[in-house]
Amino acid sequence: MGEKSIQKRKYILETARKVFVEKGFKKVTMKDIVEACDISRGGLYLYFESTSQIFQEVMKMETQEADDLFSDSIKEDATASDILLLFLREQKKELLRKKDTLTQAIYEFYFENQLPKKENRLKKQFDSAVRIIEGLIGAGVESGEFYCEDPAGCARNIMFVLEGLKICAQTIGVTPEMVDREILYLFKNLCVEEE
Amino acid sequence: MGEKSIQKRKYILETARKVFVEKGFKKVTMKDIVEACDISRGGLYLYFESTSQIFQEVMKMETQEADDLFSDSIKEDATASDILLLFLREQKKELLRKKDTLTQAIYEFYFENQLPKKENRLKKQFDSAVRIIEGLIGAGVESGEFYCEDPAGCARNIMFVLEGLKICAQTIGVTPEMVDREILYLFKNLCVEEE
DNA sequence: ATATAAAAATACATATGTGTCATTTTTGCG
DNA sequence: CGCAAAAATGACACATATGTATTTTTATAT
Repeated sequence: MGEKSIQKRKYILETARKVFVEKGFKKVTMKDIVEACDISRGGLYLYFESTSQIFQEVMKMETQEADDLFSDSIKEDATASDILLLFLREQKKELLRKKDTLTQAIYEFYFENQLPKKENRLKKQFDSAVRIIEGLIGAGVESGEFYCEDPAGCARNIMFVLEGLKICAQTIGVTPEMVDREILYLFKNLCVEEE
Repeated sequence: MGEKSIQKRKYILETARKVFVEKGFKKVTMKDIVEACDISRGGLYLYFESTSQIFQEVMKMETQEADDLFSDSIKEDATASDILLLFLREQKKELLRKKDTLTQAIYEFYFENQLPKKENRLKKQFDSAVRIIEGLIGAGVESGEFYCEDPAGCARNIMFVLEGLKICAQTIGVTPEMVDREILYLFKNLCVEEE
């Protein structure tokens, strides 16, 4: 496959992403993608064989970009609470950006495909985030910024709250205020009480 | 519409429920329901006009049964922490009962239909649960069982965690141990510290 | 028993989707 | 330029879904 084909592949994936953002996963057909890309039926089948395959490649693309989630903030000599707050704020931004996310499509995809743990990208990301947050809380406790008896439990709790907010954002809707209060609540619970 | 028709209507809804449990929402067709009910195409259209309509009626049926969620436990003269624990245990049971729930279908339905607040059953249920939990926590604080400065925030937090667990159960999978720990964590945070 | 209306089944017209394949177009290179 | 390989096209055969119009069955009152 030549350089040009690689370009076209990428173009298709980027265009398909928009379609998935728009329509979720289950409703998207090869036809939809063909039309969005303005190519021919046969042309698409030359590159991909199903919406499922395309979606998985789109997710792969997406993940590669998102993998350095914390890396920027961790590099600097910021405090644990700085980093955690930054992370929570990032999550908030993501949460409120209802349009232009694959969230819905990703959920739908995983509803349909109960992948084994090893292939479950979502699970890997969740677990990795929990571990990072746990480390962060641990560091914060060390430095006296946080008080927490169970960093692992707390980290999981934070992630479940974020997941809860995410699904609520997609179904019942959440306001920026709701997200703010929730994030503040999470953070406040960690901080050493001033009283 | 005669008594017989009412019976048949009910039969269709109950059978359709099974189909939705099995396949979620988006994938279900009128044909699927026709076949599950072992009736004819035209026959089904005599009673319902779309899968969307059928699903909404199934949800209505479901909600009517679930509406007295707390009522049983509240009647008795149990303590706040008793009631809260009972509720959390109920939720746990529900969470682990992966098969035979409409959870997935409900999410899918709401992905597709961004209903206005007033018609959003899910939102109503969420808000109502938050209010009940808030009251419960308030009562627990009064009676000295709980310590909590922000019952409303805490109640919302509990609900977001439960939603997070629910979506995780459908996508990345949760073990009974995970749910247990999470529930314990929620509860422990509320209880007056013994130290 | 039979006429009648209600209920149910079937067949049909239409629409949309899939995957393939013979054909055409484009591209790169001697 | 000219031609072989690569890329792309669009029509085809097939499958599945929808909603309706017509026919058949069933139940009931006389």
